[in-house]
Amino acid sequence: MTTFWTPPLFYNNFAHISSKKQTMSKREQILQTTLELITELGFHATPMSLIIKKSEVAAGTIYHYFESKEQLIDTLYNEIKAEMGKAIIQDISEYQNYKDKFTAILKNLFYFFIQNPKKFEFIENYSNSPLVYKEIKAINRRHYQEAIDFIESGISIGILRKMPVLLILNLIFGNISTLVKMFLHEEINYSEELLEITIQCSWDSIKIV
Amino acid sequence: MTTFWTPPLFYNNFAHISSKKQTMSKREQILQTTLELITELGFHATPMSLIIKKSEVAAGTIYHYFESKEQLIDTLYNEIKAEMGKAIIQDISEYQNYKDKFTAILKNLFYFFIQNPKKFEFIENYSNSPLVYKEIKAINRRHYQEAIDFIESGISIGILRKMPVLLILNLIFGNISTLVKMFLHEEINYSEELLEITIQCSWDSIKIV
Amino acid sequence: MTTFWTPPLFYNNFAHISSKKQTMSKREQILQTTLELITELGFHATPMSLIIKKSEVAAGTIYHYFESKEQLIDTLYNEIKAEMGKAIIQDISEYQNYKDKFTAILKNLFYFFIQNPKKFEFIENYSNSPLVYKEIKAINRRHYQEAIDFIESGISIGILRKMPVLLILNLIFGNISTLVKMFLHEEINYSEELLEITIQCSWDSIKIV
Amino acid sequence: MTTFWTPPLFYNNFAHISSKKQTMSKREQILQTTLELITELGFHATPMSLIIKKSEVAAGTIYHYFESKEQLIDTLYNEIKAEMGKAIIQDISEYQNYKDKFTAILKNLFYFFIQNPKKFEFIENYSNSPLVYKEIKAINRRHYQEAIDFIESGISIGILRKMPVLLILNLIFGNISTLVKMFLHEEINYSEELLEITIQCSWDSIKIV
DNA sequence: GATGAATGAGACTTCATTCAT
DNA sequence: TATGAATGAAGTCTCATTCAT
Repeated sequence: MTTFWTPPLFYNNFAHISSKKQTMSKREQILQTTLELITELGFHATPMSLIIKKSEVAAGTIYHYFESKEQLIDTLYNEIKAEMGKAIIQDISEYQNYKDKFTAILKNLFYFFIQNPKKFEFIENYSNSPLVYKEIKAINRRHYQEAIDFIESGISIGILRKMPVLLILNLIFGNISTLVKMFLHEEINYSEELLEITIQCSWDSIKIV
Repeated sequence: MTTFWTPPLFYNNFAHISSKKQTMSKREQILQTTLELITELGFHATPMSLIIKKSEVAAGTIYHYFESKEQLIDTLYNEIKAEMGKAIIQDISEYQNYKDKFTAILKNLFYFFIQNPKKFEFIENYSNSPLVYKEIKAINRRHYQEAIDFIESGISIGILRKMPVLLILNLIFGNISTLVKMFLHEEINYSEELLEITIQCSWDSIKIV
Repeated sequence: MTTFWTPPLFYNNFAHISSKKQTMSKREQILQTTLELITELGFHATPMSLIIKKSEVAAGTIYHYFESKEQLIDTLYNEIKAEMGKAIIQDISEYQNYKDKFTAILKNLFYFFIQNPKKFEFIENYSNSPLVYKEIKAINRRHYQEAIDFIESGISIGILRKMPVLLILNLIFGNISTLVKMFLHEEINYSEELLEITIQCSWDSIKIV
Repeated sequence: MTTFWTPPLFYNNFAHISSKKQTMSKREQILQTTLELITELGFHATPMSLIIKKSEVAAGTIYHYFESKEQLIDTLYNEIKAEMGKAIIQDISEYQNYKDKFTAILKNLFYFFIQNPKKFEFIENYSNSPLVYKEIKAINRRHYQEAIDFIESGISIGILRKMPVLLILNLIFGNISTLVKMFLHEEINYSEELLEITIQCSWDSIKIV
């Protein structure tokens, strides 16, 4: 198994304050609480009144920062997606070899999810939901431009199979999601080895022999 | 491209009657309408009042057949999962060769989704949702026993990589889901060739060289 | 303490069948179940659907015997009041002495309540309720004509205080109700002696010295 | 007839404002309206929608102050019972003679009921109802501690019959209730003389000769 | 007589949002 | 910025009753 890679410590814009809500800005308190409640209870079982109570803010305060409940969810979705986009490409310039870079990206993605399970669940549940508007999804695609370029170059230099770039990206990111979901739902026991295997599966599925 | 396979015409317990709601039982009308509305609008934007109006039944009638809105969703989920389980293994006994069988299963899955896009979306959105209880998911696993056995045999006879069976199943089913999603959301143009390619990717990702 | 009196075994038009609902007529089943549910849960927490289920009859059957839920309650009230009227004067012709007769009537009333606690509670709760119409109450007064006459004669022969007959009747019947209520709600421990005392109190309150 | 006693003007926490709802707090408006409607129509015929309309508040406002319809009723019951407890012992310290004190208490009770007929009816109908929980009734007993002590002292100094204190209290309070009920339901014509007689009956029923 | 699926008005309650302070 | 009492449309669900069988 390769050892060239060490999991980066992703910054977590909420984690450092989750213990001391007092030091959070009201806006951050609201976003953090919303993420927690929505992933635990689902959208329709998370009334604003509950967000208000758990955030320890007044009803009016939420509407000072966010236009509506929907816009609050959209904002949360956007911020997480942006954060995820940054996480994916972290430190990949360190690797010259194409497959090493490929591996690094998938590991970045994996560890971002594992270290932010609530963000993972939120994205899983809302990416395909009618709650998140198409335009918002389109905007978010720009966060993945570097990953798209990376796959495209792999195809043009003859390392990867000739097939739609976005399909490749979705397949391999989907594989990581599948693995993370099984870990988090405890359908298989966590092990770094399974991550290595899954990355190898992903590589084998798109590389040219 | 292989030609040994032709897409089966999956029975669709709702489709043949969607034009003539009069011949449906009240219970079927309600389930069918719920599926349509929930995939279009999402759970929380689909009030019972709307289901009632579109089903052309009285409010009380829904509660004659289903205990609550949640239980209605659960029932829908269960019925679709059972149907999907049957669809997956349809006619696979016709194939002797392991890879042909593998291909047939994935095609069965693909065409079930393509021919029942609303069921696909419903499952995508609710499989990970807090709305569908864990126990219900566990019960549904039995519908996939044959597929599980098939993968297990592939590992034991040395055709497939040694790794957790459920992980393999989720990876390759996930790949088909990814493809279907992109087709349905028109992120790539529909073509049978892309199905063949995706199945090849899936095979390459788990086969032993 | 006087021993001239023994508690009569009041007939109970429901009791003899409560063990074998099969031998009850549907009408009786419904009345019996209604009494049980209404005293236990109250009117507004006893839906027809529950009466239907516990009576083991069909929804339509209730409406074959009773015009509406209100009319069902009224019927129950009337039947119990009539039964109570009969119970009160049972065997009182055996006694010649005025006070003995007085005692017998109050004991009849007491034992009817003690032996039919649900009927007691039902009457307690519905006698003053807007649910039971005034006209119905007026009609029921005829069941107590004999008791009224008895009090009236007591006044005219100079044994009882000169005051409105109905007031006397309500005071002494109220005293028995008070005692029964405390027994049934376990606010004091049951004893025949307390009955004797309460009857003595009642007598002392209206007799002329 | 004794003339040492004049009916006190009981404060009425609602009466002085019933003409000017504007000056009531929303909470008081709701309680006042609920009392009026519930005594007139009964619990099950008094929907929240009617309370809302007559209180001139929004639906949500009721649920800002009260958890549920049941809790609203309980609150009303508690407040009236507390008020009644205070009313009963009003000015009784002015009387030294035991029987005068006894008379004063019963008159206090009588006039509280006569001046607050809706509160009387409400208590009559809900005291034994399954709607009012036992615990709540137990809590309310403390409002009558002074009356209980008074009866107890009467027994220990040999003025009153030796029998359970609570039984005595319930008997004599029950007598007053009986009288009030007959006045309010116009079953006998109102007269102060009948009050005097009834109090005399009550006294004769428990005094030692 | 008896059944029970079906009805639909209306019950209680919630919830996103506002606005005077 | 921040508050929280107040709003009222809309939500889920109940329930007395009907009627074809």
